[in-house]
Amino acid sequence: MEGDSLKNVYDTFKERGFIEQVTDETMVREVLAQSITCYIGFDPTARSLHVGSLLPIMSLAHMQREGHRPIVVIGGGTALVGDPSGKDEIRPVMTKEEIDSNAEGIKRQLSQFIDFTNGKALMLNNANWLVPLKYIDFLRDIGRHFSVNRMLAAESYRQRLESGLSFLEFNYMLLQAYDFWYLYRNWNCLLQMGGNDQWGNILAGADLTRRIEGQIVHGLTFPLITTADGSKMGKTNRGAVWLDRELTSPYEYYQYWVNRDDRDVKRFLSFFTFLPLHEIEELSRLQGEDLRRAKDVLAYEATRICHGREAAEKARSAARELFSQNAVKDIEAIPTYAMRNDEFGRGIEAYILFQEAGLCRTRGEARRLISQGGAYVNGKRVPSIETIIGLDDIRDNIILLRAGKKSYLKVYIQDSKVE
RNA sequence: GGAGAGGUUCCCGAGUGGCUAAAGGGAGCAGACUGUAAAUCUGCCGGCUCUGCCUUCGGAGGUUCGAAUCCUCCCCUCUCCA
Repeated sequence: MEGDSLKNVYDTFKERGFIEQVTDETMVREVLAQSITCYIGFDPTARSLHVGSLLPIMSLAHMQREGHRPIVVIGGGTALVGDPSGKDEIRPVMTKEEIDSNAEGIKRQLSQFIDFTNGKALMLNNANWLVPLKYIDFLRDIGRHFSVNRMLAAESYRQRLESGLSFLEFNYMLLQAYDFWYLYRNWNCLLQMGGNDQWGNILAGADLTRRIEGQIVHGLTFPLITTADGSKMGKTNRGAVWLDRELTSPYEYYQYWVNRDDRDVKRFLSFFTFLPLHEIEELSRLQGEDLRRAKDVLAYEATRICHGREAAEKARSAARELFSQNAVKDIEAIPTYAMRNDEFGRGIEAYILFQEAGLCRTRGEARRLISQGGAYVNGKRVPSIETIIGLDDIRDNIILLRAGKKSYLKVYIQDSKVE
C-alpha cells in the first residue's frame, strides 16, 4: 500500500477501467507521482447515495490508499441550483433544509469508504463558499472568464438546448468551476474527478483556474456504467440500491451484487472491490455455473466495503441458507417486518400480509403474485388469494414469506404485551 | 409581447364523442427453462372492501344521455418572430 514510486494511482485507475477521459495523460501521471489533493463533488439530492455513485467513491478510496488526500465536496450550494448535465428534465428545486439533512447522511456513509480522521481526507460543503457570493462581484470576477458561445457548444448542455434550459441551471457550470478554483486556492487541489457527465463542468473549472491563477489543474472522468443489458446501474424493482443500510439492507445489497449479469462480473470486480487484478482475472475465468463463485466474491467484497465484515458474513450465510435448502429458520440477516400478536389476531389474508410486510407494493400486486403462483409462506406455495395465514403458520414467532424466486422477508410476531 | 406546436397511465408513444383503464413498445413482476445468470417462451402490468366499485389522459369550469376526445378560461413546455 505504500506504493512509493513503483505504483502510480493513475495506473491502478487505468488497469481497472476507471478512466474515460483525462485532461492530459502524461501530466496527470506526473502530478500523481507526488502526494496531491483531489476532489469529487456529490449532490445531496437524496438522503443517501446509491450504487450509481460507487465508482467515484471507490476512486477516492484508491487515491487515499495510494497516499493522496481526497476532498469530498457535498454540493449543498450547487444543489440549490441543480445540475442540468446529462439530465433531460428540469430538476425540482430543493429546500435548504432538505439538502442539509441529506448532506448529513451522506457524510456518514462516505466514512465507510474513506478515512476522514486526522485530515487524511476532508469533507466540505460548498454552500459555505457559494451562498455568500455577491451577484455583481461574481459576474465581474468569474463570469467574465466564461464564453457563452463555448458553453452552448458543450456536450453537457446539448440535450437540454432541445428541451429547454433555464438560466438558473445554465449557471451551474460556473458554480462548479468556482468550486474547483476555490479548492485549488485554499487546499491546493490539483485534480477533479467525476462521472463522464461532469466532463464539461470539470474542464470549466480547470479553465477558470488557469485563467485566474495561471495554474494548470487537471480533470479525469469515469465511464458511465451501464449493465450488460444496457440499463443504468443500480435500479431494481424497489428503486435504487442505496448505500444506507436503513434503505437497502446489507442482505439486499449483497443480493443485488449476486444477481449481476455474468458479463458484468469481471468489470464489477475491478470497479467495486480492491482485489488484485490477478485474482480477478482468475475468478472471471470461471465458466457457467462456477461463475457464481465469482459473483459470491463480488457480493461479499462489495458488502464488506460498504457495510463491514460482520454484515457481509451475515448476508452471505443468509443467502446460502435460503438458496440451498428450504429450511425455515430465523435467519438473522433477511429483512424483517414486525407485527404484534393482537394485530395478527386469528389470521390475515395472505395478500394483505404480503402487502403490509412490504413484499408487494399494493394489494393488487399481491393478488397477482399469488394468482400467478409466486407467493410462498414458510416455503409452501400460497394456493389461492383466499388463503388465510393463521396461528398455525407461525414457527417460533416467525413466518417466512417469499415472493418469486428470490425475495425473502420474515414476519416476526411479537407478543402484544411486550412493548 | 405576437404566431404556431404541444402537455395521455413508470418512460416513449397511439387515440380526436360511446366498443377506452385507454393501441404498440420499453421498463417492471410472475411462471416455464436454468446457475439466485443471460437469452427465449407464456401470463400479468391504475386502485379497492374485485363477477362489482372508485380514480386517471396539465388545471378549473361548461356542452352532452355519454368526453382523454367538443367549448371557455387558466397554467406549463417547445419552435419561430419581437
